[in-house]
Amino acid sequence: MGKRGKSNRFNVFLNYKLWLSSMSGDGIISEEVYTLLNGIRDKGSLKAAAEDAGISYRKAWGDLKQAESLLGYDLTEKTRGGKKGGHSELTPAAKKLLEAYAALQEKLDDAVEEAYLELKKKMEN
Amino acid sequence: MGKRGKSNRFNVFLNYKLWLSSMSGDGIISEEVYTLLNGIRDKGSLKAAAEDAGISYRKAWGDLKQAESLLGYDLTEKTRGGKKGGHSELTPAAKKLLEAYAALQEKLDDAVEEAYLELKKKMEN
DNA sequence: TACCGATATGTTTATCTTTGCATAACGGCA
DNA sequence: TGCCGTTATGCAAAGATAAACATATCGGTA
Repeated sequence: MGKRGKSNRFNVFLNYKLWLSSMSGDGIISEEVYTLLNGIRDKGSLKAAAEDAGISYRKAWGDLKQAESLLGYDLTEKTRGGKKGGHSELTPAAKKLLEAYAALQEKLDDAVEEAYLELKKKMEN
Repeated sequence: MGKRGKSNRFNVFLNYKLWLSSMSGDGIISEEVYTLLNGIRDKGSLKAAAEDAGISYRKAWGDLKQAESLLGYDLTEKTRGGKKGGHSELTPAAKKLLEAYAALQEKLDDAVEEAYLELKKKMEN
């Protein structure tokens, strides 16, 4: 290794979190909701989606409800009873949101990675 | 207004939060620390910086300590006693970090703004 | 019609975070 | 030397957040 060794390595990671909120900033749609929606699409059930996401059904249900109320339209269509006890599925609006959000995330992941490298470079000089 | 009115306005804001962490993700340097450092630079005191930031001195002190331990070097030089009771100031490393972080934030603010507009456009179609 | 499993929702517990309080050390200055 | 205001730090109290628990509802199916 070079003259200055590795003593000034910047061994820290840059993380970020995204969320959508009302203008007043109270109600939010976190990445968790995005995860839940993906789970519902795959499993057809909010219960299963919550388990996959590692959160309680109670919270998953509340988060989803809040997200829908914030957007002003439904993200899921849910039924109770029936053959399998009930099920949930995404509305077209939710599918659109998932797509748009995925694109956004990819773009921001790149931007953050780039910004991180620049920060690191500056800090290691 | 046009034929389709404003019924599908996407009236939600995109927010984000940044932080630096160890690889294991435990210790963190949040934007709050960045704010504290700015306050210390301006006021010369952690106490004043904490008040300006609207958090307790206890927390400010703990956060700062954690940040320093995570980075492995000091961000502040602090003295007790003396004419004004004591004071704190930034180390050169902290000044460098502040500069780098400010640039990073500006860059990411732009990226987020841009991503938000794209998301909005997609959701309003 | 009784049962099953998922949605729906209020209530209580537990966990995590932040504040608040107490106390000590420090070093100029009156 | 006693006072002041700030740093330094442990510990208890308060607040916020999530999990757990308890029911109720619903609609196929055995």
